[in-house]
Amino acid sequence: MTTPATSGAPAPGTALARSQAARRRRVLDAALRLAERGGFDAVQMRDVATEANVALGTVYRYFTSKERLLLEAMVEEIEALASRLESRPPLGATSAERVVEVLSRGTASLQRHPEVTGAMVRAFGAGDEADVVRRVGDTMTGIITGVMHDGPPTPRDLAVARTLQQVWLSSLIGWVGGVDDPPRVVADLETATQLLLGDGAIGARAEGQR
Amino acid sequence: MTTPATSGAPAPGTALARSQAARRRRVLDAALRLAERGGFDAVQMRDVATEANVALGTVYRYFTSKERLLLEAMVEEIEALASRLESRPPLGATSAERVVEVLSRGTASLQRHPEVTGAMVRAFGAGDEADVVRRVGDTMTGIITGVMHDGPPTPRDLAVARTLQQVWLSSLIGWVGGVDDPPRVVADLETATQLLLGDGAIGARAEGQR
DNA sequence: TTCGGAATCGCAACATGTTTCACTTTGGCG
DNA sequence: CGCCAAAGTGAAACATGTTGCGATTCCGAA
Repeated sequence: MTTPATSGAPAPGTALARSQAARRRRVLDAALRLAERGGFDAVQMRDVATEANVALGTVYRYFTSKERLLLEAMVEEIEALASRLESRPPLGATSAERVVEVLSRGTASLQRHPEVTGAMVRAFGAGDEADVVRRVGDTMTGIITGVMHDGPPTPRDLAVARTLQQVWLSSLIGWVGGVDDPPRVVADLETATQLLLGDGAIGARAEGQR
Repeated sequence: MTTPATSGAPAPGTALARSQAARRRRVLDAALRLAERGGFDAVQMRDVATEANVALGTVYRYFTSKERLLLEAMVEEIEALASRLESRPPLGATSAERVVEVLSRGTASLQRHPEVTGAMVRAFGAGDEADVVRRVGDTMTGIITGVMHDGPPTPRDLAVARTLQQVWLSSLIGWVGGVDDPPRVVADLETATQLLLGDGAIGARAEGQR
């Protein structure tokens, strides 16, 4: 057994480790390349293996399922986004503006490769893989709290961020499912942000009392 | 072709129509029965066909894919919930209380058959089927606005309801994906509701995150 | 350099969603 | 009543994710 990609790391500097890392990368890249044109269905495990110059069994040694493979790719994508945001932070004046900018940039970045994103989001549906899914959510939540204001986030910040992250996920799903178009996604994100930490703006304070 | 379940309805009172409706129902019931114990994977199209006393091809005549079959079942579920809510409306004093009650009741009702819900939510991931997915979302949004207050919903109400519906969907996905447990789902829904139409008292909802 | 075990490889076999096709039944209609 | 197109049937064929396994290669320790 010994899932090489996760647990039994064989000494971090050895040739083995390096060759394994390279293999893993090749597989991931192959999957991305295939997803890029053709989406979920085009990512066929046999093709991934071939394209990565690896045996089918090896693909499954690194990624226990097709869904997992795509989800791990998505994690990379999101983490790349996170680091990009770190080096070039949003400059909105208000908390709401910055959050919207972050969400938009993230969404736009994903929308640039619709098929890839579609494939990944589709993988969300499958049960299992809880840990990877959690990582995506947590990373996104972290990104959001990170731009709300400086200093550590308050409990309320966390709650807001989590809610926004949930809206974000739903929007993404709606988008790749063909239910909503990109403008709608952005609009939804703006609306939710306004509602949740609206610095004024948004319509009347019409509390639906009664 | 002529998808019998959708378009070419053959005169609404005829024997044909009745026999078709019955067949469709048998298939739907079979799917539910199988999902009930075993979830998504247990709903195997061959078994559905057998269990419904119908040929495999016939199943596909009524439902173009496994996902669609499950999604249509989910629509029924949600609509049943809607009508139940109509006959026995929530009695919370504030808008927020009523919304939380509705969301909780809905979630609880779905959680009573985890495998079924899991199967359905899993079907969400698949692209296509946009129309069915939309119907689920719209119905849920309608349910929410319905209990906010009397009179027609304001634009703001609609925005809030839509956002809540998105949070609800994300929560459901998190739940069936094993990322969040039921209490967490309820907590998230309460938090979001409070944040969105909090009748004050948002206070330190110190959610134990991570 | 040599050796043992882990990692890969190739490839066949499975499982299950989906499609196809020739044949039979059925219900509405002239 | 008798005909016909549509609906349904049964069974086989495909497509693709996943698994199993013997043969081979590679790495690192002795």
